[in-house]
Amino acid sequence: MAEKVTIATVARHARVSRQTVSNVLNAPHIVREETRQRVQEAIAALGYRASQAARQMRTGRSRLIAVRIEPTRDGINGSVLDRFLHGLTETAEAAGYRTMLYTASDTAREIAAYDDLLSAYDLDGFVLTGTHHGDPRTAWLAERGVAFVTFGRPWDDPEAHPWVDVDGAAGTGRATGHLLARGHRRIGFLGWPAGSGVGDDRRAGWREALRAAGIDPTGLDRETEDGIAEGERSMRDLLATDAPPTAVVCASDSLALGALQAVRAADPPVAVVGFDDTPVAAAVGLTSVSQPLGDAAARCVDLLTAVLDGDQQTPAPVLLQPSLVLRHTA
Amino acid sequence: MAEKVTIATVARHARVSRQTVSNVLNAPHIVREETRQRVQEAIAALGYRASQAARQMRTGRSRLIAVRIEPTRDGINGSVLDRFLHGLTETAEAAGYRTMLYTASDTAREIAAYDDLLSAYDLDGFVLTGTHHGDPRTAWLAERGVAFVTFGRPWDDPEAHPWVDVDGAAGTGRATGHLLARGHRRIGFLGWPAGSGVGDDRRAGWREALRAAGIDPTGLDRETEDGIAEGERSMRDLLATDAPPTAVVCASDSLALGALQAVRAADPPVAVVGFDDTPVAAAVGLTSVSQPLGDAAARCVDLLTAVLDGDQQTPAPVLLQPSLVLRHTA
DNA sequence: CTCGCCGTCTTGAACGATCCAAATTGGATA
DNA sequence: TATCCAATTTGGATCGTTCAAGACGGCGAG
Repeated sequence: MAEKVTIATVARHARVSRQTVSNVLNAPHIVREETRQRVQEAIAALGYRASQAARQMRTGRSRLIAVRIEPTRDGINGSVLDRFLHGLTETAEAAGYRTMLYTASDTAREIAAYDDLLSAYDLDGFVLTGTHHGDPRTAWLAERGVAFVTFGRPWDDPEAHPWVDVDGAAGTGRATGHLLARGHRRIGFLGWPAGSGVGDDRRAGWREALRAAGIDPTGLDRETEDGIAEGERSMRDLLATDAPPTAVVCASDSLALGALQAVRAADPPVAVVGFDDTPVAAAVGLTSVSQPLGDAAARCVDLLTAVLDGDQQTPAPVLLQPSLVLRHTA
Repeated sequence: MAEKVTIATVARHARVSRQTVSNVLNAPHIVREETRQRVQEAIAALGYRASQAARQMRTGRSRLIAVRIEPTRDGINGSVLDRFLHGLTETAEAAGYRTMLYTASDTAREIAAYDDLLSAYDLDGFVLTGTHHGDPRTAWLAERGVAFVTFGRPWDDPEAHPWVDVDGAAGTGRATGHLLARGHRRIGFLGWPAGSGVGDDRRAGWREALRAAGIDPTGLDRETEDGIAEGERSMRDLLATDAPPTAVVCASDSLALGALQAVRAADPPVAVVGFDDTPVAAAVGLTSVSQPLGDAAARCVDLLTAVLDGDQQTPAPVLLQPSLVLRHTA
């Protein structure tokens, strides 16, 4: 077992003081080039690595960011978080930060988790996913001056804090545009009940695209909770109207999957487009709107590190564009 | 902004020494009940939380465990890791540990990551997933006396280190048994090329179940890489033989999905069973072998904390039983 | 020539917890 | 009352790093 190598070991080996070694690591420009090299060689030779615990105790910073891992609800959207997490971890590592996970079954517990993580582990920042109207979490964090970024817009005040989001309206708009280009006129929409920022945004994209094409969207959409069974039911409902749609855009792949069940035997076939490009969509050949999750995660880290590494003003938010992945359902 | 509350603040408030506060937290039995309560009240009143950094510096332990987050390969198996991670984080929190993520694109980099995590963050332990024959990672960790558990058996020496696994052979055996009970006799198997512990295990379960029923499995299985297209190809190959199977068990949901494509129009229908019970399986109604991932994660944490909290001898490995989730493909 | 300044490097103290050895307490015993 | 022992409690040292302040030599300006 090798002896533990500390900054003092390196200092002795390079015949300088502890502080000089510290400076080489944290403020290289104030050290003479020759000395710097000597110290660097000693570091490499001894395989020295700064103890985060000691550094953290002195500076109060941990180089740790936290992100919540949610229980996968219906399972289909699980892989979204998965890809996001991977991107986040990878980009954070490149920026010298590590990623810590936590769970929380409701908002109150989540805030308690913040408190614990901050006071026990001195976390530097948080990445929140899935914000909603009047989210108490962002208020709590902002009040205490904790650095954080949300993946998802603050639906109340776009200037409230740094955020990264994917332009859902553009996504459904693009999907609708694609269907229009294929000659569809009566294009339906299956979405969630009004009130969720994300859901309203996606619905708006579809509505505006239809309006722009001179089509009245009235009566062509349905509101329902997320889920395959719910999607199927709403789609049947839509098909039973006087002027049933010949194509439908959905707010999620779950709904789209349900819609697919409902139109299975339809002739001529009804086109279906989902949202999120989950593995399920890929497996069943469902055309879907794909979010650039890797990019989104990377931008989250960028914003967070910008705040942490001293930028005073909150960095500009980032709105990414989704793309339409064409498969054989539309 | 509230003042930082340290162990000294609590000590002053409860009119005891710092060490007594420390004892209340770490060795309550040596403190008089009355004193203990007074200190506990002070802790609660002040909202004190021990600084992990300071504790870690003194004790060398961080109460942190690390797990690798993999890039989701074909996407379908992504959610497996997802559910596992959630269970891991939740159980670890209950045991007073936090979970840290890291990425690594190959084994050499992964070992470099261990080195970094250990020397910079003083990680207490690792959870490895997906072990294979002659895995250099376990050797590296064992050599340095680092605590770790694998989710997946050590295929070379079952006593090498603590592990948790799901009995894949029992899973495919159960699936085969179910098909036999439904009257199928020629039951095929789609699996991966020989050499992977997991794959060989799953194939063996099917083979033994057939043998036990007095059926010769020869010629009824195929070896292929994982993937939907690969599954479809292998299934067509199997159907083109003199005595095509009337049912097939697959080593993964990806292969099963491919098989489903291949037998779509078959009459009488060919039964298909997948493995892993992924969201895709649920979505398309594929009968599949389900792994108790939450349990597995919890047991991983149990074993790891047992090692960390002083148990000298390596705790007994855990082999969990999968279950068959019946849907309409079998 | 002296002063002050700059660039470079060094020394002592501090972060907040635990370990260790020593001191105090209270009660039982001589 | 003095003594001893066990149960509690205490104070100082320590982990490895960075901060703050100071030391040193050389150089240009006054």
